[in-house]
Amino acid sequence: MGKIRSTSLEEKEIKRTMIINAAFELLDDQLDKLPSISEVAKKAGVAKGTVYTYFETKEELFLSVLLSLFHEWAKSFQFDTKKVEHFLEEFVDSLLARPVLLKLASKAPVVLERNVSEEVFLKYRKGLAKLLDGVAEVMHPKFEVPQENLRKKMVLSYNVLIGVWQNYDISSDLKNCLVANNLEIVNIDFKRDGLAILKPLWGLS
Amino acid sequence: MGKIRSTSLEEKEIKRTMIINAAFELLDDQLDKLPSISEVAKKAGVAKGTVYTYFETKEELFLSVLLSLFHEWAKSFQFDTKKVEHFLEEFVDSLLARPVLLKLASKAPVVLERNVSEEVFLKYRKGLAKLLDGVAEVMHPKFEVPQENLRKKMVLSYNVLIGVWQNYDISSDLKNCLVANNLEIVNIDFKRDGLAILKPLWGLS
Amino acid sequence: MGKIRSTSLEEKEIKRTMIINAAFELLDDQLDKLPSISEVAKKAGVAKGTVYTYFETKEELFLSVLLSLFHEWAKSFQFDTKKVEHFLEEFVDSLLARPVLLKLASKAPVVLERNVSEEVFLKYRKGLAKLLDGVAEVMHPKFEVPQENLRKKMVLSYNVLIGVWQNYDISSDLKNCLVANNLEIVNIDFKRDGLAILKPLWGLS
Amino acid sequence: MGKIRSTSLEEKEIKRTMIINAAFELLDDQLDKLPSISEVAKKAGVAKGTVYTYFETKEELFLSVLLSLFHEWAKSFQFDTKKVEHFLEEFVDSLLARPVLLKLASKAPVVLERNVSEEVFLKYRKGLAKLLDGVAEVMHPKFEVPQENLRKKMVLSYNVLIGVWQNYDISSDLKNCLVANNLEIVNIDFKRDGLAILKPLWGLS
DNA sequence: AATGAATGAGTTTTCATTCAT
DNA sequence: GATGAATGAAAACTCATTCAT
Repeated sequence: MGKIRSTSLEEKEIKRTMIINAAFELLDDQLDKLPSISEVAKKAGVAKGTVYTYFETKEELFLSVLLSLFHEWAKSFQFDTKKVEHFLEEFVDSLLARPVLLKLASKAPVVLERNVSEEVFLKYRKGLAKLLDGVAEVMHPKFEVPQENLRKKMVLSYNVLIGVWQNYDISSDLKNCLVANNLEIVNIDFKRDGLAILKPLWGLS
Repeated sequence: MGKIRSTSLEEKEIKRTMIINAAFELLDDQLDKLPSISEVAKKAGVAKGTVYTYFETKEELFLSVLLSLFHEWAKSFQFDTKKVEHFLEEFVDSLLARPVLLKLASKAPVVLERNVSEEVFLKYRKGLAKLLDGVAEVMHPKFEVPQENLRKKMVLSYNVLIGVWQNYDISSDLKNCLVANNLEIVNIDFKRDGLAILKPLWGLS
Repeated sequence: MGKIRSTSLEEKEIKRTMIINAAFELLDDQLDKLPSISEVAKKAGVAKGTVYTYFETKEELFLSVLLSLFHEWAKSFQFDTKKVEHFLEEFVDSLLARPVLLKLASKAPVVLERNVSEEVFLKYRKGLAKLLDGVAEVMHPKFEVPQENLRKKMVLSYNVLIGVWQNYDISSDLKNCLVANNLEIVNIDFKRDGLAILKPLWGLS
Repeated sequence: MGKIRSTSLEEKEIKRTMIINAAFELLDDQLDKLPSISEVAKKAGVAKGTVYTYFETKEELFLSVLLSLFHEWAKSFQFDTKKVEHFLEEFVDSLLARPVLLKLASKAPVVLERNVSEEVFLKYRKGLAKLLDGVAEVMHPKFEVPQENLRKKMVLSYNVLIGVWQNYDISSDLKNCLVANNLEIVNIDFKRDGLAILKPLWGLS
């Protein structure tokens, strides 16, 4: 119960990160529902009110979690291929490995961006744009494609994968149920179907 | 106050439809939130409990609304073109004209399919599959493409548009905010960007 | 935990009254703070949600308590004097004997009437008006004063006593403190000071 | 960021006044709710903790605001009439022109005096007594009335006006609602009704 | 003296669902 | 079949106050 005060900017940043991490872990445990602020505070070892000194609203907290996942994702990117095909695979795989990111990202426009100041909204969207731009910047010389072109494709691809994820992310019970009932056609596979859409978009057969 | 009993199957079907219509109208009025069962019952002129004799859960009700919208959508389709391009435009336009459908459809896997029996889940997915299949069946001779091929493309296209919709459906205030901040790149336009993805998928340049 | 359903209008009225009584008792125990809905529900032996099927908001509940106190007050009135002086004494004494009424009445315009529908607001004010009017109607022949005149005096007198109560209703510790510090002048006595204002208003020396 | 220490007594008094003024302005903007200490601190340009070095509790702060309003009110008084009637009008008008004073004064016994030390309570009541006494002292030779008599009348009049204010201070919407529903009788007018009570109290017809 | 991070109790209201009538 | 009274979990957010720095 001892209060630890974060006086310096640095310390505050650390505590902020602690809260974000706590939220992430909770999300990772139970993907289908945003944890309550109470749970997050408990996990982070702070009082409920403290969460609100670092984040305006619940939504801002989770948008911040998402932003931090975006940063981590960006850093993880390998930029060592000249083949678009490999690049797309990495794109898909790296997202598939980050279900929390996909989950939050698909909630972002519908849920998270609602109860948030314009400032926070912009911060998030700028982060997203910068991330996609960053990739475009590195890859365009390799692919010998105009950068602007690539930026747009990055954005579209991102949107595609969010959409595909929606329908992919159902319980394995329900997946089996689809197969058992001859409904393979509406049983989405994230990688297979994601690539099936992205490849033609990127000019691959 | 007066209780009207629906004894015949026909009468029951009518009452069921009344409830679905009431739910649709409420949704149309206020897109950003599922109406409560209370509101639906009131609008339909029945008691809350009655809704539960026709629908297992709230989720089943809205999945049924969605299914009914799918049926209406399917019927509205004009199948009088041989050009894929026209077809895709119709696809996109017809969805854009049905925001309630898009809204519910994007909620379906994440929210609606959760609290529902396997039976209801299957009924919904079968309806969706049948609808997409139906289109595929009519179009494949016109496009001179194997039907199986077309079915798959329909499913993928549907997923794409759901994804694009997610990011398109934000308040006009926020859209303006994006433009004002030079973030046009992450400002999605449903038709433009939807077609930009669908066209290559369907083999158009 | 057993649920008892109040189906008939009569039964509902009884349950409504039970909740009002529970709220009154809580108020009587602790005058300085409105009890929470949780407490009221517990005391009344119903679930929290049940309170909200009988009252729109917390404010409506307490306005209803007040209205019920007004009714009881009105009924308690003895109208057997022809002397204004006696009448005023009864007026003052009967209020002094009803601290919960005074407390709620002084909260009414400032707190209770805020979060309430116009309908509920009117119901309360009509009840108050009717009560004061009722007294005026009975007394005007006795006092040989025009009724309209009397009605107005009733309203003014009521306002006076609410004001006097405000300053009278402090803890006895604080009262002693005033006396000990030679501040008798701002130490209000409800009956003495109330009558000192009312008497001239009603034409007594 | 920069901390400015108020070492001398004078400097402290200035800072204290700054906080009181900030609280007043906030109150003037939004009469229906006491501003939070956070808001006051922000407006005064000091830290939250600083407010607590000048005032024991929130209640003391607002009691101090009230006291300062009383002082200003007393100073504003014109003592240039020998007619009680004029004096009463000035009394009523000067209060009507000070809604923040009336608001706080009516909150004083019920809310503000609660969470406050005896010392602060006394300071406030003494201030109030002195103010009313001051007026009595100046006026009694003019009115040719014993001073003690006048003091008492001042106190009673003050209480009356606080009571009248309670019921007068409702939104104009609700006022209109009363008129529209033939409830003019319970629609209080501060000046008219205040004077109707004060005049007989002061021996005017 | 001044700061502002941390606390955590406290409360209204909503609403899906049940089930006695 | 229809009703609607009853349930009670659930949760975000506020804010006066403290106290380490």
